[in-house]
Parts: sequence; structure tokens; C-alpha cells
Amino acid sequence: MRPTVHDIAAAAGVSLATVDRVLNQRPGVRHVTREKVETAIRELGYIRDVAAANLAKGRTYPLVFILPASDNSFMHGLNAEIRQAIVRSSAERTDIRTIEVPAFDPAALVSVLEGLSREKPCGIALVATDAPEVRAAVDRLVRERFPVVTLVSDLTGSLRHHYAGVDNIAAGRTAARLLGRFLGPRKGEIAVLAGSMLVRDHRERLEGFTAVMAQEFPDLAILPVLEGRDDPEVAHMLVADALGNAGIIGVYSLGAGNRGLIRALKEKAVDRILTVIAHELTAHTRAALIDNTIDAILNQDAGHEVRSAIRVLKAKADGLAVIEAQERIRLDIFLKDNLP
Amino acid sequence: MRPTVHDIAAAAGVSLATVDRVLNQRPGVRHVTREKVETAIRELGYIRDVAAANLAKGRTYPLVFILPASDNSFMHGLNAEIRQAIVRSSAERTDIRTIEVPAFDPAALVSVLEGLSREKPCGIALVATDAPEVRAAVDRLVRERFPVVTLVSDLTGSLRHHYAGVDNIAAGRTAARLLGRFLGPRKGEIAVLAGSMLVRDHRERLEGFTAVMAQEFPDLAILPVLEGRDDPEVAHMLVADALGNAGIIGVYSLGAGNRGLIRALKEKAVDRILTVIAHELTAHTRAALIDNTIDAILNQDAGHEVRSAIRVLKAKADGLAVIEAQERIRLDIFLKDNLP
DNA sequence: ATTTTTTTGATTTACGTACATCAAAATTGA
DNA sequence: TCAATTTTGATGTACGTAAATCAAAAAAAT
Repeated sequence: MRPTVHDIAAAAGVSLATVDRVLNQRPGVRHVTREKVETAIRELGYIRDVAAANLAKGRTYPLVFILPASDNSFMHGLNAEIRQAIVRSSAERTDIRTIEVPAFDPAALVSVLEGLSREKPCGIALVATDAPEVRAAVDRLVRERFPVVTLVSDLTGSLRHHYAGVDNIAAGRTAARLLGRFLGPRKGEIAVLAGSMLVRDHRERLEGFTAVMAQEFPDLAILPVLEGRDDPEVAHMLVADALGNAGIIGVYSLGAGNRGLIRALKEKAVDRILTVIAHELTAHTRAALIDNTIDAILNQDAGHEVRSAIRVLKAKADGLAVIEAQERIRLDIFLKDNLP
Repeated sequence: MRPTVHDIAAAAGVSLATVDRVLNQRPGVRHVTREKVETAIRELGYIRDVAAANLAKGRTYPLVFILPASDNSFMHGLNAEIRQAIVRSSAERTDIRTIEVPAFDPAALVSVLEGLSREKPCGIALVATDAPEVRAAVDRLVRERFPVVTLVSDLTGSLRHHYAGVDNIAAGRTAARLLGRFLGPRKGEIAVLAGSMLVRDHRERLEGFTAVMAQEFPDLAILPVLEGRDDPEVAHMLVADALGNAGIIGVYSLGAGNRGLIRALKEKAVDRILTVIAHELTAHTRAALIDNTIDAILNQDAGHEVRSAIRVLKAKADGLAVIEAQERIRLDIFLKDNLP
């Protein structure tokens, strides 16, 4: 049987009230007494029963999720996962609120972050826009002792407690190696379709991609990046246009807007052997993988990211440790054979 | 505020005791009264506070994990993950016991399973050995209302509630496609190293592998399977011997004993361009991936499997739903760029 | 109508912790 | 040494549920 507060009280030779004062850092305990209690806690290996404590406190976990108002499949999926979490929220004592902010707008994000201090949530998750003022706002929240995790897109150099998302440099490197290996000895040019180079995850993917390409596949030349703004129409236009170049033998799509990419590929490349790697598993990319339009899909599981963010925020709010291995968000690689 | 038993009692116009009788299916409630209470539960959307209920019941979850006594890195890893879970177990009200049985010995496994009925654990996880008598024993436990999940190796056709492991046919298919795509236009022979064809996961991986190979890569011929018994020494001998065949251009290692494989590759294939795909990320395979001896590693995360098995068993014991997407064990594909 | 049986209510204790109150004891300052 | 202050103890209530007891009411059987 695991020890309870009563056991510590007995072991330390003090009353229950004193143990309670020590455990909840309330004043009115002499230093020596506090030490006695702490020794007993250590020796008995006492661990607070969080369920009972939460019951007694009537504790809930008000969490805030801040998301960009982007209209692409991935963000829709992320939203859906958060809604799912909200459905389960009462059972988990969480109370999740989402706030939408304009995408790629640091000022808007900062103003939302600043408003949170007054609201006193017990945890904040945000899809970070990479800007110094956002970093400053996050750091200020952390200093005010709010647990903060970044979701999907990180804010390196900030004091955020945790990042619930994939390693985008590794993702780009992986894409490069897959593409290089799939192409084998062929020489030619590679088209890269991104959303915007202003977004950190896209920049990082490109960075990893070009690094491995340059180092390991010198016969493949990367063409200037096409910025499709994560918009299917724009992507379609850019890719259709680029495919006029007969030297292209591979495509890496590192952002969203793949619907346009796929349409362009089907229209313009029926007679060509192209190797294509894209990000994010959606209904469209899945279908394209199955009909061989796309050769591999790199994916991040939005559901895992959301659940992980919630677990980490709750743990931080309670001052508990997290299982690091469990919270690592993995890069999924899907071929047509291992689709979920 | 979420409704409590008091609220249902008030809404149904009955006493707390009656609500309790209904909730915990105790006798002594007239049919009409039971209906009134159930209506109130539905209308108020009452959900039992599991934490409070467990506290009141002093409930713990005695779980049994049955593992084969195999001496390979993967099983060591699995064991380590279970020990980790045991460390956390008191905080999670679980009480985990492991039982080791001789590997590949259906009779031994059956006798352990039969002994469990008396012990009354609230959940059973087992690495299944694929045999009719094991299936029968598992089905009997399920009929006696014990939650049962298979771990790592499934028992298809049995009544087990859940399988916490990867889809091994998909794994084999994925290996075949990776190998085929990496080899590109080259023609040649493929060596396959397995542990034993008596183990279901190995059979399934081979099945998926040969299917995709035959269908999509007819220029690659699969040589007769080498059965290394998951033993590094045996694997080394077999692979070193096989590499005498100069026609081999690819290797798929679908079981354990990769230490021997890697040694053989380094001794016999320094001058050759071999494409190698192996299962299970260990210190050895990781090093071999980094130094280019291995080209890709397919992996199942033992930690995820163990935690998933525990979550599912607890949920089943409480009659609760599981988040299916969360419990899906994914096939990890590691290249040297996305190692954790 | 009476007895027997079944159903329901009222009440209590418990789980492990949080938190508040008031009294008692110990310590400190003068 | 006495008063003022700090520290500690004793006790009670609460959280939401489980489970038990016993009395009261209702229903069924005779």
C-alpha cells in the first residue's frame, strides 16, 4: 500500500495539519519541523494522490489553445482534434478554449498572449509565429509561471516549456534522402513547393532538405522554391508552370495546398516519371499516394500533438514530470503500404 | 458544472441510494424506477467521475503481462518498458506483474493462462504464440470477462479485445517497397533473414514482403529464407555464407539477431553495394544505419505498445471507450536523418 | 386483511487530500 | 517572568462516489 498523509504524520511525529502545511507550502511551520516532515516524505516514498487532491480542490485545468485562422486541411484537422479533446474534456477535468488569430501576424498573436495574463489559464498552447515580439510575449508568460507549449511550429530560443511538434529539419532531411534514394542514379532537377518562407517550419524543412541534397545527391539540382501560400489554386498554377521544364524529375512539397499540386501533376506529368514527396496525410494526398501520383508522404499526427500538449500542460500545472519518450512527436513516413 | 449523483437523484425524484443501486447494477430496484433514473442520467448527461469512484472503491488495477523468455534486444527493451511502467504504477493505481514463459512453447503459455482465472487480475496482456490451444485459452479468459490484449504478436481469430502491436503484413510490404525503390532499375537477388517461420509476426512480414516484391519488383528474386533463430551467432554464419553469392544486391532482415547480420555485412560486403533493410531500432542497428551499413530500419516502439496495452486494459476494466487513433501502434521508418 | 417480500429512503462511513478554524503549546521579546 | 508571537495540534467539512445498514413504504402473495 502506498503511504498517505496519515503515514507521514505518524512517521514524522507531527499532526496531519502540519504535514498539510508542508505539502502545500503554507506558512507557520518551523524550519526543523519542516525538515522532519520532508525526511519522512522522502523515506516513505510518499507521492501525493493527484486524483484525490484534484477532487478535494475541485480542480479543473482551464487551457487555452491559440491557432492561426488558416484555411487548409492540416489546420482543419488540428481544429477537429481539439474539438475532440473538448468533448472528452469534462472527463479529464480540462476546460479548453480556443482562440483564432490571423495567420502570420505577430502583432495579433502578441496582443492575444498579453490578454491571457488576466484570464489566468493554467496552461497555454500556441501555434507560434516566429518573431521576436512573440518570443518576448511568451517569455513574459513563462516568467509569470504560466505553462506554455508550442504546437506544430516551435519558437526556438524562447522559454516555452515544451514543443509538441515534429523536428522539421529532420523532416526535410528525410524527404531529401527518400527522394535521392528513390531517384537512384538519375540526374536532373528538383522542384520544391513551399507555403511561405516566412513560416519557420517551412524554412526548416527546406534547410534540412537542401543540406542533405547538397551533401549526398550532387546530381540533383534544386530549383528556386515555389511559394504557393498553402493555397491550392496558387500551387496548381506554379507547379503546372514549372513542369514545362522537362529536366524536372522530382518534386518536394513541404507545405499545404497539395490539392493544387496533385491536379497539376495529373494534368501535366502523365507521360513522365516523376518522384514526388509531400507533407501531411489528407484525403487528397492519400488518394494520390495510392494511385502513384505521390511516392511518399511525410506526416505529423495532429491528434497526437494535441493530446501531448494537453498532457504536458496538465503535468506542468501540477509540477509533475512528463514521460519524455511518450511526448516525442514522430515524423510518420507513409508509403502506399503502411497507410493507417 | 457537470452533474453529480445528487443531481440525478433530485431529477429522478429518488434517493441517492437508489441512484447508486442503478449505477452499480445492484439488485432491489423496480423496473420503472430504474428507467426513471436512467432517463435522468441521459438527460443530464451524467458521467461518472472515475477518479472519485476509484478513490471510493480503493480500486487498483492488477494487471498481468506474459512475456516469452527470449534473449534479444527487442524483448529486453520490452521488459525495460514494463519495468518503467511498474515504477509509475502506484501513481496510476496499476499493479503490474510479469510472467515469463518459454518462447515458442504453446503448452507452457496455455498453462499460465489457465492459472490466471483463479488469480482474478483485472487485465491480461500477452505476447501471443500462434497456436490453436493458445487461442482457445484466450477465448476462455475473454468469456470469463477478463480483458485480454495481445502485445507485439497478435492472435487473429481469437476473441482478444485488442492488439497492441504493428501490422506486420504492412511492415513487410513497406520493406519490400523501400528496398525495391532504393534499388531502382537494378536486377539481382534478395536475401531474407528471419528468426523463425514458426512465429506469426515473421511469417506475416515475409508474406507482405514477397507479395509486393512479386507484384511490383519482378526483377528482384527472393532467395530462400535464412532462419537465424533470432540469434546473432547463427545469423552471422548464415549471412556470411549467403554473401558468397555475388548476385545478392539486397538484404531484408525481418527478425532479431541483427548484431550477427551487421558483423557479416562488415566482413563480407565492404566492396559491394548492398541495400539493407532491418527491423527494430537498437544500439547496433542504429550505429549501422549511421555508418551506412543499413539503409532503413523499421521499428515498433515498445514503450508505446506497453503504455497502450495498459490504457486499453484499464479502459476495458472500467467499461470505458478507448481512443482508437491513439492506440494504433505505428510502424516507424527510420532513415539516418530522422533518428530519435 | 394480513403476512411476506420487495423496493425505496435516510443515514453513515470511507477513500486521500485540501483547507479552515480555534485552542494549546512552544518560542521569542521585553 | 510575563506578555506577545509563532508554531503546532485537534477537529471538522468538503470533493464525488461506493457501499453498508436499518427503517419505512409499497407491492405481492396468502
